[in-house]
Amino acid sequence: MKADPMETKLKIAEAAIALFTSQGFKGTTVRQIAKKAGVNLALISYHFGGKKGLLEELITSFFEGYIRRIEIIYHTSSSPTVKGSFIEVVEALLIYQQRNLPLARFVYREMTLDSTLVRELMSTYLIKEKYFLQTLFEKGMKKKEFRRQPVDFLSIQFKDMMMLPFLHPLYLAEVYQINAETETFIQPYKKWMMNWFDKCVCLPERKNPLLSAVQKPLFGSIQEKWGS
Amino acid sequence: MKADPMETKLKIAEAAIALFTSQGFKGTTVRQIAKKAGVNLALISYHFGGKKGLLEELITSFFEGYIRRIEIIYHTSSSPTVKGSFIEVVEALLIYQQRNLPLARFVYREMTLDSTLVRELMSTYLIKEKYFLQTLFEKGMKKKEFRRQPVDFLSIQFKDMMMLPFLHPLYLAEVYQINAETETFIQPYKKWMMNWFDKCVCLPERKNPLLSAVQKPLFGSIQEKWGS
DNA sequence: TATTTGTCGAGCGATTATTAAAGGTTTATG
DNA sequence: CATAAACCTTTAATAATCGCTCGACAAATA
Repeated sequence: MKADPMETKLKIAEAAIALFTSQGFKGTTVRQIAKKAGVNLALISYHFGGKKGLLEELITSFFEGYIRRIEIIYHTSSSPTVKGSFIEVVEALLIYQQRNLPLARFVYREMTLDSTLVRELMSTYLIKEKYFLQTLFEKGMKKKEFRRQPVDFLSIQFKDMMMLPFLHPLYLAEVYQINAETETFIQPYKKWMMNWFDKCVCLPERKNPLLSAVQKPLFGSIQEKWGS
Repeated sequence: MKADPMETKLKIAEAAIALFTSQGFKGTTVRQIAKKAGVNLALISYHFGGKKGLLEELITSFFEGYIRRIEIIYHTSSSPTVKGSFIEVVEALLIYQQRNLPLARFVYREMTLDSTLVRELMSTYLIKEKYFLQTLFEKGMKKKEFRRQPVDFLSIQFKDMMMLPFLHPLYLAEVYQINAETETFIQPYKKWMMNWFDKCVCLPERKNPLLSAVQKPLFGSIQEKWGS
């Protein structure tokens, strides 16, 4: 009897993700993967070129999808404001990570190790991510949408907040009874993130004429420049 | 020849921390530890009761020191404001984690796994940490020092920001050329954290009479209530 | 001297990832 | 429909490595 090859490969990948996530890569044996996937042991080496190849394929596919989602928004966002683009990024990445929660968790954990693989992944994907985020932040600052401030810590914290619930789901569950897997999680967390965004990234809004009056001298001098 | 037993134990611990940090617990062998420490293999079992015992002793000692530092400030802080207590906590924990950077890094990574040990550590130490943080936040809200808001995400984010540079030092170094080990790191990062604290935790200050005037109607109506 | 404590080398038993060889199944081609 | 090629699966075996323990020996302690 012969099963669908893609199905076999998928079953192996799914079993591996589940085991890597809870036990770590080194803490998982190919026998466990084969047993959980219900396939023969040797198929792992056959399909993925060994345990290491399986790991690399999983991580790479995760980052490919991750970066692509940022890239698409970066190039095709129709939002008039930079903040709007950020909202799109937050939404897309939260959904992507939640849909691949176990994968995300073990990828992020593996990225805290020292290895040539990790360094390669950083220079391939995370450098790109940094570029997209920082460029967006700088664009918002130039448009006077965001407060002027160094972008390093800003994008680091942004990325960290995006990563938090998916790297520490067990902590959230055990200590705070917050389940990052449920669909009801995304909305409040997104709200929380955008609250941070408004307060720490954006310039304070000046709806109230009294408030804007306070800062008017500054803008006045700039507008004079434009007028000349 | 017989060396000082404590020195041997320390050498093993130091070697283990370094190796666990870069390769992970499961990715490190007792032979590597013994070789790096320059001691015999059997001494690891002799002093720590095996590889697992070594792990548990390292993690426990880290959390003991971690919690103690919060606890001391919580019970003896002489600061008149709650924000002042938070500043003390931030300072103490940043220094503690930096001084034990490799240990912190591998402890935090290990805490993302599923194991009975991890669950025990969470219910022993992280529940306590949650209690201290949330109580402080609530105290600040009652004193009208902090803005009223749910404390869950607040303390989660606070803890996460405290943890960030020590869980991802390689990421900071490779992608941002930020070295979390240097002494010059703590100050700007602390500043960054307190900036977040002011904007997202504290109530907005009302030094400017024009600014406070804007919000007066709201407070006026409340004061009327009090007056009646 | 007798006992405890620290150190060491050797090696045990179990488990690891991987592969080679061979048989089975599907698919493409004539 | 037959045949060949490509693909999938299994069994069995391999070499390497794992954590750990044993007994001998040395040094400190009593």
